[in-house]
Amino acid sequence: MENREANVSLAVDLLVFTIDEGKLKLLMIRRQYPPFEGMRALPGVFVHEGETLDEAAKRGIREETGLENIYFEQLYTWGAVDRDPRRRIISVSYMALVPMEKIRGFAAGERTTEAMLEDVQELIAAGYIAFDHRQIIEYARWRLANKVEYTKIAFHLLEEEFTLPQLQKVYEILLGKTLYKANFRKKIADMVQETDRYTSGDAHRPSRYYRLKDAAEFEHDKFETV
Amino acid sequence: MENREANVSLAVDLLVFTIDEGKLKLLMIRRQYPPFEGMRALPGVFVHEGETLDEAAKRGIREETGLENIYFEQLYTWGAVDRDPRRRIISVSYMALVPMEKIRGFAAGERTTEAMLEDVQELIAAGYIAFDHRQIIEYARWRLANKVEYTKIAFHLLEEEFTLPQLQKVYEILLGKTLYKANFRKKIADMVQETDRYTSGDAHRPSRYYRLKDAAEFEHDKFETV
DNA sequence: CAAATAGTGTCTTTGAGACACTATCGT
DNA sequence: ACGATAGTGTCTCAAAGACACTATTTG
Repeated sequence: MENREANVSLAVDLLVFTIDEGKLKLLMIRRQYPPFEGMRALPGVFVHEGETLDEAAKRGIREETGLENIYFEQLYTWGAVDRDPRRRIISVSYMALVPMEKIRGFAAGERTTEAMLEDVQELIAAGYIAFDHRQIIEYARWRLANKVEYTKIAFHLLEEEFTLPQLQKVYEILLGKTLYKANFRKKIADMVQETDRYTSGDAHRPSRYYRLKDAAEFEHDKFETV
Repeated sequence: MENREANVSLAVDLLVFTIDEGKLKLLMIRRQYPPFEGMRALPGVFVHEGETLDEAAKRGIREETGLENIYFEQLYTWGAVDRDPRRRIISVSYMALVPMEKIRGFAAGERTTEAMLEDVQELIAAGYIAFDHRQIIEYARWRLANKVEYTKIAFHLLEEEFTLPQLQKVYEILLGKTLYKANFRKKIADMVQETDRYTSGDAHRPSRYYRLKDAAEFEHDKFETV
């Protein structure tokens, strides 16, 4: 441990979560060049001059998905000395949640370097993930499961209007267990507000659409949760 | 927002909490030079070459208090562009908790640049605190109150053996409200293990000493709490 | 009317909260 | 015996959990 101030580069790594095909998925890229060429990695950007960390995260999300105004929060900062074999890079990780409907259309196009949605369970079980990204993913996954229980974070994975069965499914996926319908509804009853719209066309009873009650306090989750 | 990678310095800021005189206190220094000369600030150190963030935090705590092996965890990373008027400094904040008994003896001595314990309530109410440190303190204070409810973090503010009235006092200070004795004991019953030692010398019934049950899982709080 | 999913009522169990009581020290 | 703090028993009420039931659509 030399007595010199470290010379570091500063990046943000992005964990863009969504729910697709009944599974929790994460936006990943495939690396085109060494190190870790060909392996999957989290998308990320370097922090620019005159740009805050939050701004860098926002820009990164826009560059990878084309999306603006989606929910994100800072997660943790990773500073192992050799986490990048080239030079010292400090990574501030950000977690973003977005409903799948919004993400459709990002597909291949644009500038995204082969961005793709990957099953989080598979990613965590998998071997080769670039850098320390697998550990970051594990941490984010754990934190997400945790926050579901005492915040309204799950709602960010749904569109503005949603049915209670949809909402329950999101909770079940994040928590990794099935829930009793009646009990679940009692628990979230005072977070939601019913609309007068219903699903239609399915061969069974229609489901009422709800929306999050007071979306105001919701928007800014600074100090909201942990 | 220019399109150049930011040139940043990397520091860790330390929030060393303890309980003294029935109040939650924070270790602060008084700045000797501009900017913010004469104002109170959080102690902090620059991250050295070859040193991880956790290592830098540990070193900073040792330099400021002479203490080793105390509990600490990363809190949040602050990256406003002009948070330091001199140049761009990214601050990774760390929160440490230490029982007052251990901190006695740090006093004036050593290298600490006039370190002192300040009432957290007063700090938050006060005006002039250097940099964005007041915001950092507020955040840490909020997070601490939060974590008390669903983790065993409060125990780090006590020595290994403690009485239940002492423990209750810690909870009350962190939560900012009084608790019912009987209910409190029921709640923490399965976290503690009784010893056969008692307080003595006081003009009232002695109080039994307890210790935290399975201190093993406790030591490493990575992934413990959000 | 059958299959399928949406939605409700209610019993049981658990834990939080409030309060009253007993216990043991020093003086 | 008294003042002071430690420690326990128990009632009430609210929430979590489990389960059974009713409701409404399409084909």
